[in-house]
Amino acid sequence: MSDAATDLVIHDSFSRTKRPFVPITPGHVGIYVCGPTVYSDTHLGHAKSYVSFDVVVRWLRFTGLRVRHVENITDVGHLVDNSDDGEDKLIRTARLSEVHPLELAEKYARLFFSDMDALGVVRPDISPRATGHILEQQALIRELLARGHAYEVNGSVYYSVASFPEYGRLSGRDTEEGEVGHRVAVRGEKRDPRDFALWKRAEGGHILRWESPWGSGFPGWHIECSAMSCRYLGESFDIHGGGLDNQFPHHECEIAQSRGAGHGFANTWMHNNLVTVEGRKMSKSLGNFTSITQALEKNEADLVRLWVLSTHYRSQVDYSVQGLDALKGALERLRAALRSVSEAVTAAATPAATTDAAFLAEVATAEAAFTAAMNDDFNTPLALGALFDLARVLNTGVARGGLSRAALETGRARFLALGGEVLGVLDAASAAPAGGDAARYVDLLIETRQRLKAAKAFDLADWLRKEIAARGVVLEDTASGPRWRFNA
RNA sequence: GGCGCCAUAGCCAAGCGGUUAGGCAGCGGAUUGCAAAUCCGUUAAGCCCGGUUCGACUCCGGGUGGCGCCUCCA
Repeated sequence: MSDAATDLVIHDSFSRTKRPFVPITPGHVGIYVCGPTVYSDTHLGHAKSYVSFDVVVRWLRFTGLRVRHVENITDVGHLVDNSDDGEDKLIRTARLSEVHPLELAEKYARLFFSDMDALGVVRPDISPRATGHILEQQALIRELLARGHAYEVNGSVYYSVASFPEYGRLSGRDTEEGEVGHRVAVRGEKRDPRDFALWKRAEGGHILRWESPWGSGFPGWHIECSAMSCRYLGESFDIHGGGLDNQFPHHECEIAQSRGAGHGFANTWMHNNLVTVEGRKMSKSLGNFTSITQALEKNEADLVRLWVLSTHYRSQVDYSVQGLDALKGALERLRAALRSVSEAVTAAATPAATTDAAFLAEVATAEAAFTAAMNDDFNTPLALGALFDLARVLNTGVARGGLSRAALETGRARFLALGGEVLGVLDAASAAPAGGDAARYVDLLIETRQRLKAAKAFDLADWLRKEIAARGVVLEDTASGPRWRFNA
């Protein structure tokens, strides 16, 4: 093992095995994640994919690696269907609403970023747009023509799949003897039905078009990712990620293009599984399509993240009311522990205590379990188990008392590092006391109840607690006095 | 039709050839004026049929069931 070796093991979709992760350049990671085609609302599938890869990137950075995360914005639409009639999704949608295709792309790109921000997804370092990289795409196409992997017909350029024997290996399919013309309409221009477009001739009304050596046209579905990953990460880079639904044909074509051009391309392929809603595939036709905006109206962002991370990224995750409800309790448990330890830090005695060592050892054990889980192909469900173990360690330590401020602060910091910095489901603000205009009135009600208790007027005190609870205020009496918060 | 994934307790979800996953829910106890939160204990599992093994939830084979991809989709 070279000195570039890490403790991390990643499941590589291409070899279908878990392999030790060894960065090409020690200490650095280049990762390319397939971004969205910006032509409609962001949905739960995006949430699953981009929260998953967000945690991948966060973990890589947490372990000390320097990461460059590139994620494209596809603003040249993919073809609407396989009949190659040349109309792409962006143009079709734009024509229907009578706006320029790039107006539409801009609108949905902004929505994508705002939704991802709301989910706490750290923005990619570079978000290259397909329309901004036409020259790079043309250059790659020229290279493929020169190497005999592509051919031009009537102003369009197609990739010759027969020239690349590895085609189909990523997705595990044998394309040698596909049923010609059954599911895939054969267009006269293609020499082989498996061939796919690198460059398309623009027909009369096509708005998005660029001049090229082959005439006026626009790039094919897949070439942008090959061109842009190369530009920003180099001919060979560490990780390529994306949704399982992109494995074929998109990623298969990317491999054919990049390797056909002589590039090493991605060392490791990661594919996240898909989202179901109430047990069924999420799709517009089934009517269970859920946008991120809709999901965030009903659930806090932390809860949506927890939902994604409670299942392994390579497993399907089901979005259901029942499932989300169960996670609310789990999230509250984590927050309660954070609040509890945060208050204890403030109240704790400063000098080192004899019980510190045992406490810190338990903290370290939980963190080690967390680390082992994440290093095993980003096993977030298992890591969450360790995080809950850590919550228990903190709760127990606080309840027993006698710990030094430094020890408690360490426990709190490790908890926030794992649950916050790495998983993004916890933050210091969620442990902060409730504020806002209503807070001082609530404080008054709490103080009133304290006085009723002091006067042994327990029936009135209980009544008051019930009343404010009905108005969304959760009240807890602790050893150090009452604590309250608004119920989310 | 081709390819792939999964079947774990009431629900969600991991690891592991023999040793407590974890969360939600339930039950008992501690604590509390009563609660809440917390802690301790506890209930509860491995779709079916074979095989390998001293021993299988964990490996192999065969069933059955569910899901997904194969068409734009994360």
